[in-house]
Amino acid sequence: MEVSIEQETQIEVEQSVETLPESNGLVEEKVRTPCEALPGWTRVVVTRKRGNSAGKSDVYYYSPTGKKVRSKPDIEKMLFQTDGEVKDLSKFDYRTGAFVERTTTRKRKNPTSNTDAYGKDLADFSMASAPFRQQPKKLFNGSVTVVSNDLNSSTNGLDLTFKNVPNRSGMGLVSPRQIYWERRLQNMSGQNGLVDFDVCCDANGEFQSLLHSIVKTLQMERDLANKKPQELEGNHKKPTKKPIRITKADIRKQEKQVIKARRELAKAVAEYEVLKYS
Amino acid sequence: MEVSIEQETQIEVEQSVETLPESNGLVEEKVRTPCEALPGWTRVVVTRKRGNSAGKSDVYYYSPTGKKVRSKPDIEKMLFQTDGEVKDLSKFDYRTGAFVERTTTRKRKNPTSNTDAYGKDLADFSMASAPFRQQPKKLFNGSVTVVSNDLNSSTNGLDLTFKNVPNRSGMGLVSPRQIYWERRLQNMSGQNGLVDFDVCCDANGEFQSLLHSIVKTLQMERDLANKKPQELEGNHKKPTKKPIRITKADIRKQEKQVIKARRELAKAVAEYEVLKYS
DNA sequence: ACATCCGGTGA
DNA sequence: TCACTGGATGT
Repeated sequence: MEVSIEQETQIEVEQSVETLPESNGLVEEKVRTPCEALPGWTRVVVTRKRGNSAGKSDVYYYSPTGKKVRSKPDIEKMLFQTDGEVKDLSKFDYRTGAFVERTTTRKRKNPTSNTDAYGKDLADFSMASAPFRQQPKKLFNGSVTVVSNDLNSSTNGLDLTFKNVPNRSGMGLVSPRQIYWERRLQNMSGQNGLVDFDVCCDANGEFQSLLHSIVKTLQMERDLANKKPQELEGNHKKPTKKPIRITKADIRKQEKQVIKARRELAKAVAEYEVLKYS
Repeated sequence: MEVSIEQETQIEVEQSVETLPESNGLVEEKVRTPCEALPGWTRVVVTRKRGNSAGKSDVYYYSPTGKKVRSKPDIEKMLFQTDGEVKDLSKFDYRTGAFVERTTTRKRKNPTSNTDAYGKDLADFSMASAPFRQQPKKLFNGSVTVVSNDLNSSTNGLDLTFKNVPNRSGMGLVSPRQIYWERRLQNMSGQNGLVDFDVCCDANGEFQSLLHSIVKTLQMERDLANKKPQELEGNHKKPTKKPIRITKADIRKQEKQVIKARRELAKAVAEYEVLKYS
């Protein structure tokens, strides 16, 4: 097989391909054979021809990069190490293709003014209030039905068209992307966003509280479930989980807090009114 | 660079190297670049051209064997795994170049005098009463309470304890498997239905029940939704699910609230502006 | 909000 | 099969 390679970016496997000495009777040997068990690796068997150990055979391996290896420990090193360091992909940055610098995760000295308080909230996963994040489709497989007599109203499903978003190459092209908030904010009405719960405060306060509790609980449990075992440090046995108990008292307590908050808000608004006309 | 290769065993990396169109400004992309950090690996950056995510860029890697890889976890797998098994060179026979056979720990036909009863226990994972093997999270996230006095009713087909599981060489060995349910079921009446709801009995019983029912149901539905089709053996169609019904009226109600809220916000903002400059 | 990962899809 | 995108999920 004759192959010409023009790419400089070609990894240099060929450099280590030895041109074999003329064949002897044992042509079978000395041939690089792919090693089934180690994808990318090849191996060659060589028989010693002279000396005390004549007749004995040695096996050499060639790594995917073409490096010759003479022993199992060497293979091991090649497999698990890069530059003497044991391979630890946790420090490998996929996007840049390099291992991360020794970023001494230094904390900022001034954890002061957060101009990005909003982003920070997001970083907190904003799980506080009802299901904000869009739910996975699967959850709604055929289980959401919109009962409608009004056949005129068009948008039953998600309107995924449109969007003028400048792309990353800086060109002001029309290129929609995965945009969550934009979508949320553009059509708040009658669509996904509102399929959630109506967290308004009215006479049904109690029921609302209940709903919210449920939602919250499910969210938390889901997150827990997604955590891997190792991450659940110290909990080798499952923590005892009791069924949720919410007493009337609890609810009342919550309500009181809400009421209080409302009152304060009202006060603030009132003061604002005063200010406005003064 | 021109190189001739004579070995057939040469791995074909070159075949997948694309010849590039003449360079534009963005030569960086679509070029297979050797990844410094991972000897033998190359990487390429591709920018999405259409769709919602246009402008976003993806990075793909190519393993030393030329296999395309799309994520860090994938790289990890390639680096450390062979055939789904984590690489364990202790079982790699250097001379033959293969992994040692799966020494089929076949049981003696006459499990008579057990000098190794202890070992057998271990093989059965008999951690007797002690903390069971960690349970799959999702199933037990919630509170599962069994309400039953009937210990007689037999295990309903879920006894997986000893199964004829053919191993890879095709021989049907009897090997202990999943002793989980057995254990569960021994202490249960085995009714699936009982894995359901925990009916709390107290003054608030009704309320508790309601609450818990809702939560549990939601959990189950969620879990069901997460299962892949194949896992739903026998249940090719999902169990009857009552669709959530949302009427136009509901939507309109929601809309009104949003609109109202928006109007008020706009008003407030406007007034604020005025105030600010007055 | 944005990064990452991986399933789905169509050629 | 494979390039490419959608969109679920992590952070």
